Amino acid sequence: MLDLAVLGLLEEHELHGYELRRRLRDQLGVLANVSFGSIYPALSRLESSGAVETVEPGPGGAALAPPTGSLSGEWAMLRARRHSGPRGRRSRKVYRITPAGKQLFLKLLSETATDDARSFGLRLAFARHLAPQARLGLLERRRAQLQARLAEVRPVTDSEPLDTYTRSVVEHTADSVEQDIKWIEGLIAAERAALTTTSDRPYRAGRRSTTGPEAREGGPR
Amino acid sequence: MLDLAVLGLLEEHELHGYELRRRLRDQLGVLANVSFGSIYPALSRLESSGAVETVEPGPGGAALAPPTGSLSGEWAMLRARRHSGPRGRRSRKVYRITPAGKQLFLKLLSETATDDARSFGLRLAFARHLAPQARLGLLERRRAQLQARLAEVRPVTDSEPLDTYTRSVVEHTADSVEQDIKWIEGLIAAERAALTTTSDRPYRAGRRSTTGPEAREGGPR
DNA sequence: AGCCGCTATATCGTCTCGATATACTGCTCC
DNA sequence: GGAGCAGTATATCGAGACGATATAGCGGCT
Repeated sequence: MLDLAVLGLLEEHELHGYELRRRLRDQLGVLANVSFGSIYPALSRLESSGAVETVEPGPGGAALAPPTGSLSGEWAMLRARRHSGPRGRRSRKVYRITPAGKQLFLKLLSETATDDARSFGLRLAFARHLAPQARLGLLERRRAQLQARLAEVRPVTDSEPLDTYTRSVVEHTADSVEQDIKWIEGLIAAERAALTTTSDRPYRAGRRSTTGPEAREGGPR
Repeated sequence: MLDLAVLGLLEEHELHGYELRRRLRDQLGVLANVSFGSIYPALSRLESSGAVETVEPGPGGAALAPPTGSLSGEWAMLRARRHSGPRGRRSRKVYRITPAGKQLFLKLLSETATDDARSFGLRLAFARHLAPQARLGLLERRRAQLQARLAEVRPVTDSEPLDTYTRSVVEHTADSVEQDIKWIEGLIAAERAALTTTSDRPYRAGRRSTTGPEAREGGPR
């Protein structure tokens, strides 16, 4: 699951582990709290499978993360000094996605089951890489899952005699699932609208957006 | 985390793995989806550490899960046949909590950090085993965590330019967190009310609720 | 007669997590 | 002015959770 997340972020910029984690935390609300104990192994894994490669900070200095250049000494190549942006740091390994990685990314994105909230949220966050009907499929599968979940929990809520606290937890869980369903339904509606009105537009959209299918109902945030 | 869940359920009834899983799924809305690949190892772990023991289906037949008795043959002792309730099944191992287990349960319940939604939900579901002020502490810690989380996510939401889908995910996550905070705050209010009005009553309380503040007072479980 | 589906337990490999160690830099505070 | 703390950065390890899979008995359906 982390593989997908890492590849998705690397799809846009080349990044190093620490920054990757930061973005995972606040750019992708779901799966905050990914630990370094997950990220670094994931990166090694992806590197040894050829989906990702480290960026050599050679002359010309790469775009985002690497140092501004002008290094000397035999191991200085691995050091980042006097960095333009943020403050002092240790040597970094900047990763870049490879063509094989891009392929793997698309495969992971479409293929795997839409299990839990985390992996669904992740997939949705990268949904712009999906064809419109695949996107719709993703949303509808998720809705079905949530409805099934609700059907499973609801009966319990108002039949079995539960302890107050337990009951409160179950009820709140059910409410959250209902919220989620409404959200998904809004997205589905927007998606369908976009599908019918502009049936031939290329789906990359790209660019920032605000675009979307008139961004799911109401105003900002 | 599963240890706590298992002990908590075993605190009420003796149960076997399969049933344990069922209850985990629909009695504790959070952490549905616990797999058998987690439960059985957890039970073995707990058994070998003496927190739990298997119930021998001796004469007199135990209460809930074990067979009704009348077995023969040398290994028939491990078989459940002609069970009164549900239909045919395979041999079961029914587990019971030990005094050491009860102690461990209380330790796990109060001690560990209130990290994620899962483990918080779990702790709250068993909150009746906690003293009122410990309960309040649990709720307040959780609230603080959620608020911190929100403060972390919110700024991102309305500053950085994100892709539509990504943005939607982040916003929905933030909304969910807000919901959660409201829920917790309701619980805190109710808890405080119970604490001030009936400062000496035993803290078992119980009773259904229709949730929310007020709620929680009335009669037996 | 064969097969499906449900109850039930068990194991295996892979992934994730949390704790911990290491390294370097810049800032604050005494 | 230098000691120590806080922040940036990578890495490893053990423990636990998950998903897939195997096994097994039983009942019912066709």
